[in-house]
Amino acid sequence: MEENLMKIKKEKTADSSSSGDEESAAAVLPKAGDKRPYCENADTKPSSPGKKDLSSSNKDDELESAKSEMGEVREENQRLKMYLNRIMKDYQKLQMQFYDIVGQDSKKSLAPPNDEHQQIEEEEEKEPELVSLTLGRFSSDSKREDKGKTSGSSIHRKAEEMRGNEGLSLALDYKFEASKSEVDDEPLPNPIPVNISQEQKEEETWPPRKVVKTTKSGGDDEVLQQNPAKKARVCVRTRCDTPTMNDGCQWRKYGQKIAKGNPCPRAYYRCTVAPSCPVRKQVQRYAEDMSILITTYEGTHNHPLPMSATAMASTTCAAASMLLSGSTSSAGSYVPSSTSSHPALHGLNIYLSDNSKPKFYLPNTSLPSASSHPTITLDLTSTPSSSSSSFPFNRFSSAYPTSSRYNTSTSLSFGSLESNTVSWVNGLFTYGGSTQQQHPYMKSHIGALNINGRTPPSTVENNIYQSFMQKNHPGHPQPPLPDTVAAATKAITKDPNFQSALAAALTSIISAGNNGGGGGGAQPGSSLFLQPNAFPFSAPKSASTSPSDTGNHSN
DNA sequence: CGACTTTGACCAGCGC
DNA sequence: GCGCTGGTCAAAGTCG
Repeated sequence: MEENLMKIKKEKTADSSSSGDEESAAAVLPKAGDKRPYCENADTKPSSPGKKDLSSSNKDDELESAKSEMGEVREENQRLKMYLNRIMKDYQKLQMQFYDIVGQDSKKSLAPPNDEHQQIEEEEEKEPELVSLTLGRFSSDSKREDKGKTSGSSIHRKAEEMRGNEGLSLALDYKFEASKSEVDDEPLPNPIPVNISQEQKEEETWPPRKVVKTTKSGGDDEVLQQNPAKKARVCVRTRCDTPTMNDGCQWRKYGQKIAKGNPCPRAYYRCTVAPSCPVRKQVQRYAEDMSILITTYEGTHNHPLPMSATAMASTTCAAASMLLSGSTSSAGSYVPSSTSSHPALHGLNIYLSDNSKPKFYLPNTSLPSASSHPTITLDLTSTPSSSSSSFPFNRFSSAYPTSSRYNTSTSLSFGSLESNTVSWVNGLFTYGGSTQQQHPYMKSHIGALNINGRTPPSTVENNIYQSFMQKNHPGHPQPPLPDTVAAATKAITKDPNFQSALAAALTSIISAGNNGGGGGGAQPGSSLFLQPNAFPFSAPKSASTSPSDTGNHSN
């Protein structure tokens, strides 16, 4: 009896494991902007085999033409080099200006919310331009800069170069008019390279860097089906006093373990809304700060969800989609998910490629092994120094597993959560007291965001950029103006524009990804407001509560 | 009695 | 191959 069961088990696992690798051999897309073929042509042109009867004059002509061609190419290379240098200088300048502006805004950020909203709206009117919401990592390989020499006249081209070559970028590029062609569109680049070093992520204990393939029901996961071996995970870190945060879904605990390096047990839950739902979640306290609850979601709901659960489901699914849309891209290419994987995104582009070599990894002190799952982390915890921030998101990071033990991660930082009420409105966090009236600004803008794939103006870009700077340069020998950065963080995290942008992105993704019955419930092009308590982190429902903190299950 | 939690056992992946 | 570790299973216990 038991042997039979074991046989069945093994067959199941064999099936699930064998069904996944077919997608991995995707066609390699041509790299955009790769200029080397041009040179190669010039190099290979002189060789014309099998033409011995050519007259010497013909040969000379050929030689001359080849030489002239090479000369042209050299000149072109020189021009491009100069151009690249100029762009870099401009970029530096803009960066400095950005710091200045953000520093000023941080002073204004002490103003009451109403003024803030007004201010934001004014800014939006002033800057009806494209916004890039970029979450990504890129190769810092300097060779790429040479490779990135194109005749383009904008930083964006460079960004595309970087995306196309080897970086992992997770970008939500906003275009004011999403009707432009997807190839020649010019989402403002800002593909800030993200190289998170160990010391930058000192608080990262979750997600585990080594997570073996878990679910045997991976075939149910429609969204993630493309690459079951790399099931994306969404890690949510919150300050929560309760054993588990209430995400509106119904969970059943099926296991608990003591993970290495963390005295707090890790609890395993699976969704019980539908019997076949593949969604799992893991809940664990952060070892160094027990008030921080780390919840990791895996999989996509294959059933309708209660309204209160759609928020988190949308978030996780969207984040997973973002990761996986990139993960399914082949090496050396990038997939603009907005057009390929998530048509509903329109102007929102998600770039993801995992073909880069790992440039950094999660310094997971308590979980030393490498994760086999791409992971996005939503850090909703607060840092005491930024307590004045009124925006709940503190960090949004993605950790992407690579072939080695190194992980890559990018992050967006959001503000403080603490004891404030946080709600999730159609993939949109609201924050503060009663959320029904919390962010009229956001409410009035979400619809447009969802419909058009629009995000508010360039503050989004600034936000991302800021968080990148925050994340990527703490260990830098010369951190970019720490005070300014801190002030900028405050200012940026107060900006609901970013919420809206992120919400729009996630909502759009989930709308596209969940059309086949996902957990989102968000409709493309429509604005759906959830109940204000859709995302309370403080009061878990009965089904999802578990005294996981006191558990002692171990092996 | 059904749903859920607890918990020891088991399995698979990975590093050495 | 072995040990470690994360993840899952499933029987037993608990609760409403």
